[in-house]
Amino acid sequence: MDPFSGDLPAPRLAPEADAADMLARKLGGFVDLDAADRAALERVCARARRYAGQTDLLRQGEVPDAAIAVLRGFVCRARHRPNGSCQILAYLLPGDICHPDFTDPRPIDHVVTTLSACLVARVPREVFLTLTDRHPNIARALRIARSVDEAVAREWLVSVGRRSARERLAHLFCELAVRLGAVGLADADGYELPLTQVALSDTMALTSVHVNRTLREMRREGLIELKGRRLVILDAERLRAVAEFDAAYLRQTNLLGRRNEGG
Amino acid sequence: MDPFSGDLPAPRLAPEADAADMLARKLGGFVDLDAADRAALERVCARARRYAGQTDLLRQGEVPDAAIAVLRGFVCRARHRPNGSCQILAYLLPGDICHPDFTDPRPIDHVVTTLSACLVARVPREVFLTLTDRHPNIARALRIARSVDEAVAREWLVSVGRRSARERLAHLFCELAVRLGAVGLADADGYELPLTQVALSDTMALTSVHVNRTLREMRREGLIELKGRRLVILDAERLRAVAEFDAAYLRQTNLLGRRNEGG
DNA sequence: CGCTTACTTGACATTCTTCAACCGCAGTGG
DNA sequence: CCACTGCGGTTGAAGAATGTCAAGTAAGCG
Repeated sequence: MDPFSGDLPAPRLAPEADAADMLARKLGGFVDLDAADRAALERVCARARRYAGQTDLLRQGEVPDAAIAVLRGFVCRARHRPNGSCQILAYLLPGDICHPDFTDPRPIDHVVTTLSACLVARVPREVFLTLTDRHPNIARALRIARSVDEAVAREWLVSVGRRSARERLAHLFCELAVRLGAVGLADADGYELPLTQVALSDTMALTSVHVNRTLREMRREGLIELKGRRLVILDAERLRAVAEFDAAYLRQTNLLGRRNEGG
Repeated sequence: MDPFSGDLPAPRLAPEADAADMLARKLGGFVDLDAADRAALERVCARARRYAGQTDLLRQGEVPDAAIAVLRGFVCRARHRPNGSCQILAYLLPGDICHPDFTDPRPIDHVVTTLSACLVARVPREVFLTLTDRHPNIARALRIARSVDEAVAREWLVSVGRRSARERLAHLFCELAVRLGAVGLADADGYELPLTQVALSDTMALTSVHVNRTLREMRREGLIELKGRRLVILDAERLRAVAEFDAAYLRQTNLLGRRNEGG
């Protein structure tokens, strides 16, 4: 039994499952969506396009004129420093929507980049505003999602600031287990993690060399295994203990809604 | 000329100035506020209460039922780890308002604590919702303020993750110069900084010993001086260069509104 | 099959932490 | 008035975690 999913079994879905309902899966974890909400979200997904890894979706200094909905693959917000070092600021996973406050005219201070091959829907400002205007459930879910994103960012700051390399990676792997599990992209064993060690190091503020050594150590301890592009969690309980991980900050509040999704 | 204030001279106001218009000063930097907006904000301030340093305003696990407006002193969001270490997640400065999304029922994952003696107004949920409902300018300003808070958090993640101790402190001092300047609490020389070295270390993820040594070094270089509870910026240009500081992410977009405030 | 990218490992360097001691000052109570 | 106490700051010596540099291996891909 996957110890990250709380009381409910995660819906077992192949990663290749149709990406069109990713948004509904994610937002449905926060609020009850009706048929019209779901249909509207699927219409948004019809705009989806494929992008290769390492593709900029938003560049620094741009004033964004569209929301970005991720349907497949890993996207990130990142900051590049003049000296070449890079800090990843957030992951946008399938189901996540990057929606700037369109009333704020300031250009963004970071880039939004694909970390792997992705399926992404750009939702023009007007379409997005219409969507949230006509679908208060969706608007409310997006507000909650934003709070969760902020909580994740706080957790990353704690990790980068105060946790050891081992703890950081363990915490990140726990976080991803829950977030991916919430949209059906994780199973009891682990999940697809299409990230290079360099990306992991830019995320948790380490060097790729040190990430490599730390992963080796964690593998040796029987905590995890990361090969190919799949993370296998060998001892979830211990991993969670190492990370001091408490999923409360990520918890889907609308468990009922998720249960109904299967039927 | 204070190089942090951009084109406009910062309003020179004594720190003892009446705290009642702090909210208007801060929010007026984002949008134009009319007389009714300002009056409503001052009414909120009438609730203000004094708190000693190291006082918890919100405890971890609570579901907040009030917004928190800071009128004087430094407040922070912080996370305490089981092992005793602590990471400060954000500063709430005079004019800042901590307003949870009241539709989100999850308990908060961190504490909100005063770092110094403070003047703080708690604004009950209903009062707050009425305020934003009746004053769309204020609601819009709060949305922008939240985006700025997120940008600050991103910047802290970059600092903690990728900048050296010197760079971190330099960047923090630059950030505070701009944020405090925006509400009239900084002058060309520097500003009141009522923080211990321990608080600085918990902010920038260092030890207080290392903060001490780094400050000594920065003093020796003629960058800054921190004594009593006042930070003196000796060489703003160089400080900014050390920090790679670009104030764009903090910029008050409503410069016109700020200029009018003086008259 | 050769190229490129990611991963792996070793030796060494550096930044920052830990531990411990001491100073100075402000408040406090006898 | 003065000893006592506690907190914040300061400094030194030693150590641990992580970074840097460099080289080599494995694996995917045209």
